[in-house]
Amino acid sequence: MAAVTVDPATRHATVVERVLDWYAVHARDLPWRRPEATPWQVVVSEFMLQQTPVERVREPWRVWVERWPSPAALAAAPSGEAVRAWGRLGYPRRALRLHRAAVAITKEHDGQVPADRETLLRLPGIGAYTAAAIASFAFGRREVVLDTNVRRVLARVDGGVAFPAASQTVAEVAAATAFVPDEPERAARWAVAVMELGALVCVARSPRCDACPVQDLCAWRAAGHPAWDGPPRKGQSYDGTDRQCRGALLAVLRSSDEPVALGELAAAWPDEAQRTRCLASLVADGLVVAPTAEHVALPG
DNA sequence: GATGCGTGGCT
DNA sequence: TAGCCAAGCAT
Repeated sequence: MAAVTVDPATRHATVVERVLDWYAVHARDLPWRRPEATPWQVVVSEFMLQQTPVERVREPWRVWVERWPSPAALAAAPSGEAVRAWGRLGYPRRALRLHRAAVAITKEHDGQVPADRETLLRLPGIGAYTAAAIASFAFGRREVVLDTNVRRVLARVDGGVAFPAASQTVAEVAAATAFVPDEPERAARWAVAVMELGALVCVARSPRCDACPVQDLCAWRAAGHPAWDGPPRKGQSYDGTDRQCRGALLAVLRSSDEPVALGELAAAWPDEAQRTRCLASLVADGLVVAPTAEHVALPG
């Protein structure tokens, strides 16, 4: 097999070349990827895409960036409006963090989204992945953009296993870095392209290996697609959890333009002990305020 | 490092 | 059907 006898650098370059060619043909047309997309629009997309599928983000993103076209515009709005506009995207603390990031960008960065990964990392709601993604997608920087899609693709193509480890290791980052082209513009295209491959072809459940541009270079395929033999991935339960309760309570507040009487919340979640606990946690998070002893609302 | 945090589509 | 999974972050 020629593929296994070539040197690693050539192999990496071949994988990159193939994935870039595939992306040029198969990339989805996502508005935040268009050339005219602003850094702020990229920031909004990245917050919304944290743990939320692309197709559910499209419409809320469109409405959001039209309403708040700059960090300053969002910073000037009440945080509760950000939470309301978040709608049913899930994990509403992200809306609050995005609002806080907008305030920080407005106050500390002259209203301009920072281009530097280290600076981005200091903003609320921006971790290692999002900082690298914004620097790469919005500013064309050379970054190691390692999200769940890329981790899975590299686990298979490079590592020969079905899934990446639960937690990211130094070795994994080093392995990913070896694929990143030197030239920033090409590196940025690689980042978005390999992520797209993971989202459309090298998916978690039923990968479409026959449509994969690097199927002949894939270590997992060469090994016969061995099943995942690592520790079972922890499934997230939901029914009856505080997360479901918080979601139900917040849904009531989003739908009301006025403070809601505590009694009204009982209809949304009958279990009083859990309701009280979750309401307190929502207040602690800053997602809810209590204007009177008997009423709650989204923050003004 | 493990856990908590929403929501909905897919198999 | 009942999990599994989705461009993670903060604590």
